[in-house]
Amino acid sequence: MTTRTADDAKQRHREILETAARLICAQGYEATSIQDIADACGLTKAGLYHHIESKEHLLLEIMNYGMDVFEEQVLSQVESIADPVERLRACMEKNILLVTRGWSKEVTIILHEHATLQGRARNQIDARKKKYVRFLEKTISEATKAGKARAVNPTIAAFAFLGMVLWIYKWYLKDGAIADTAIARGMVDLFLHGLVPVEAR
Amino acid sequence: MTTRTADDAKQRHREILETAARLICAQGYEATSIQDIADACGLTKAGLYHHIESKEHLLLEIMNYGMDVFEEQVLSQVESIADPVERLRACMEKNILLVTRGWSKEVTIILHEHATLQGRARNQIDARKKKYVRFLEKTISEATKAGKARAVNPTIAAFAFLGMVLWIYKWYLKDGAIADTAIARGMVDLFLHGLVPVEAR
Amino acid sequence: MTTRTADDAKQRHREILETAARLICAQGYEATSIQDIADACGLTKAGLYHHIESKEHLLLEIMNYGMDVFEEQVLSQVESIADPVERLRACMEKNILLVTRGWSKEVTIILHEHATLQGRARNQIDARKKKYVRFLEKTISEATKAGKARAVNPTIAAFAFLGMVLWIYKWYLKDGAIADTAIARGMVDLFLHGLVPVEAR
Amino acid sequence: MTTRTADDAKQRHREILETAARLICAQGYEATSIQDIADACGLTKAGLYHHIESKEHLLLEIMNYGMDVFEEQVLSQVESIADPVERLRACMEKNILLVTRGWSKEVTIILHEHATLQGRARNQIDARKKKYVRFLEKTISEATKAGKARAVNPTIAAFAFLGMVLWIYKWYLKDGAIADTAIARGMVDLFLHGLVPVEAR
DNA sequence: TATGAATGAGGGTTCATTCAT
DNA sequence: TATGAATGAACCCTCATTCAT
Repeated sequence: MTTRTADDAKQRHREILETAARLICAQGYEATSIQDIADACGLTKAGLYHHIESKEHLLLEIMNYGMDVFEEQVLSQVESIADPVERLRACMEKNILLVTRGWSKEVTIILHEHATLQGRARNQIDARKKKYVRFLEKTISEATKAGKARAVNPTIAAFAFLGMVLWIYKWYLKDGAIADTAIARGMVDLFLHGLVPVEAR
Repeated sequence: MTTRTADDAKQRHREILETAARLICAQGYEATSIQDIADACGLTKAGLYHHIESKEHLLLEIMNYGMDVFEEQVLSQVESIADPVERLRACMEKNILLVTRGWSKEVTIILHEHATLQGRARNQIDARKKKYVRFLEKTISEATKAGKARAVNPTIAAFAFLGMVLWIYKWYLKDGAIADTAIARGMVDLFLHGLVPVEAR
Repeated sequence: MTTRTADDAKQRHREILETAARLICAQGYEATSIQDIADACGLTKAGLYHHIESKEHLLLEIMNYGMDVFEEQVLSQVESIADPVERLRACMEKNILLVTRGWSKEVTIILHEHATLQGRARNQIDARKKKYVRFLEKTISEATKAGKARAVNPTIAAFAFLGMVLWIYKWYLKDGAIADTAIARGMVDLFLHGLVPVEAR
Repeated sequence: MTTRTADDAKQRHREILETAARLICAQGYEATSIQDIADACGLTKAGLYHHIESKEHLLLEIMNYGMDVFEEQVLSQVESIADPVERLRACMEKNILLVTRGWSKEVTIILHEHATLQGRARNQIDARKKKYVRFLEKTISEATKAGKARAVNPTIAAFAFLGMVLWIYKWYLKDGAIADTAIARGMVDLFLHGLVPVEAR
C-alpha cells in the first residue's frame, strides 16, 4: 500500500536524521563528513543523497526535528499547568531529562550547535528558539505578578534557566556518580530557591 | 636591544592568538581556515606558519592563553576572599564580565569549544578546567559547612554556576537592552537566592 | 555482468599502477606528484584518489605488483630447472629481458627505488626481495657443491649477479647500438666465465 | 691573512658539501630539504644560502666534488698501470673501497642519484661519468688485443663492472658479515674469472 | 656572515556534490 | 533507490628562495 510505503520512507528518513544527529553531536557539524554519515547509515554517499538535499539542509531538518521533539516532549506537556512556578519546575525537569536520556537526545542537543546555519534556515530555527525564551520569560513574569516569584529581570532568569539546563550535556555522564533525576531535582531546587538559606540572609 | 626584539615577538604572537581567537569564536574551529586566520593577520598562509606550529597547536595555545587570562583575571583575584559566599559572588561577577567585556574575551570563550583537541593537549586543558570546577565545589561545600549555604550537591551547584555564566556569550549583545553589569548582578542574585521569595515557600 | 565490471575495475587499477610506475620510474618517487600521475591517467587529483589510498600506498601496490610480475615472469619460470648453472643462466637472461622490454618493465624497476617505503610496507617488500637473493645464493651454493661452480662467496656472487642485471636500466637504450638479447647473452657469459681467458691465467 | 681565510672558507664549503651529501645519500635529493641541510650544518636556512647558490646547484657541486674525489682516489691512481688486466683489478678494488669506506663515500654515491640534474649541469656530470665508461671500455679492449681478455663486447663488460661495483652500497653494511676487503677481492675474482671453473666448461 | 620574517607555488589529501548507469 | 566514478574547490602544510636588518 502506498500509505505503508510512505510511512516506511518517513521512518527511514527519521532514522537518518537520528543517525546523523548522533555523529554531529559527538564530533560537531563541520567535523562530520557526509561520508561518515553515509557509512553510519549503511549507505553510499550517493545513496544518502537520495534522502537528503544537502548537508546544510540536513542540519536544518535535524534542528527542526529536534524542535518538534522538544516541543512535543517538553513544551506541550507543560503549557497547560496553571501555576507558573509549577510550570517552570515541570519544564526544567522535563527539559533536563530530554537532554540526558531523551529517546533521541542528540537531536535536541544539536539545536545549540554554533553559527552553522545561515540565511533563512537560521532565522527559522532562531525563531523557534526565541519562542521558548519568550515562553520562559512570560511564565516568570506571570509568577512575579502572582506574587510567587521575586521581581527579577525575566530575560536574565530565562537565560539562567537555559544555561543551567543546556550546559548539562557537556559534563553529564550516563551511569556516572550523579543520576539524571538527581540533577533535575537539584537544578530545579537551585533555580527556585537559590544557594543561600533563608535564615542566613 | 635583544630584550626589545624578544618582547616584540611575544607581542606579535599574542596578537596572532587573539586574532585567531576572534575568528574561531565567531565561526567555530573547524569552520575557520588557516587562510582566514592568515588573512586576518595580514599574512600569507606560509607567513603565518612562521609563527605557529600547526592549526591544532594554535588552538592549544589559545586555550592555554585563555586559561592564563581567566586565572589571572578571575581565580587569583578571588581566592583570597575569606567568606565563601562572597567568594562565589565575586567570582561569578568577574567571570561574567570577562565573558562580556574581557580585554580578549574570545580567548576565554574558546575554552569551551567542543571536542576539538586531542590526546595530551586535551588532557592538559581538561585538567585546568577541572581545577575551576573543584574550586567551585570546594567553595560551595565550605559555605554549606559554615551554615551559609543550603546542603546542596556541590557538583550540581558548580555546574549550575558554570552553565549560567558560560551560556551568556550565546545571547549577550554588546550595547543590547541589558547591560553586562546588570546581567552579572541578576545572575548572582538568582544563583544565591533563587527565583521564589521566602514568604511564598 | 558483475564479473565483467569487477574485471574492468581491476583492469583500470592495473592501468593506473602502470601509468604511475612509468612516471615514477622516469622521475623518481618524490619528484613525481599526485598531480602528474592524475594528469597522465586523464583524471583529476580527486578522481585519482577514488582509485588509490595514498601516494605511499600506491608505491607499495606498484612494488607488490612488480614483485608479482617478476616472480611470474622470472622466478617461477626458472625454479624447476634441474641444473643450477642452467638455472642461473636462464634466470639472468629472463631478468634482463624483463628490465629491457618487459611488458611493464617500469613496475619491476621501481622495486629498487631507494628508501621511500616505511614501516610494515617496507618490511613486506624487503622480505620479497630477500627471497630472490636467497634463491640466488642457494643456487650458487648448489652449483658449487655439484662441482659446477668455483667456491665463491655465494652472497657476493648473488649481489654481483643483481648489480649486473639491475644496473642495466640506467644505461640501456631501446633501439640503441646493442640489442637487449646481446646484452643478456654477454652478461651471462661474463657472469659465468669472467673476462680473462683460460689460457691467460 | 687572506689566504688563511680563503682556505677556511673552502674548508667550510667542503664541510657543507659533505654534510649535505650524507643527508641526500640517506634520504634522496627530493626528500632532503634545505631546512634539513641547514640544521645539520648548524645554520639557518638563510645562513646556508650565503654558502650555496641554490639547491640544484648544491647537488651539482656535490657531484663535481664527488667526481673529483673519485678521479683522484681511483682513476688517477690506476691510469699508469701498464698491464690492462691489473689496471682493471686495481680500479675495481679501489672503487669498491671508495664506496664502502671512502673518506666521504656519500659524495661519490650521490653521483648515481637519478635524473635530478637538468640542462647544462646534467650534461656536465654525464660527460664526466662517460669518461669513466670510456676508460673501462678502452682498458678492456686493450686487454683483449693483448690476448689477456676474451673478445667480449667492451661496453657490456664495462657496465657489468659498474653494476657490480655501484650496486654494493645498496646492500653493504659496515661491520656486517662480509668485510669490504673481502667484497673487493670476491668481486674482482668474479669479474675476471667468472663463476664456472675451467674444467667444468 | 648571519638571521627572522615573509612569500608564491605547490605538496598530498578531503570535501560536498553530481551523474550515468 | 542505489552506486561507482568523477570533479572543483578547499583543506592543512612545506617548499626553495628572498630580503631588510
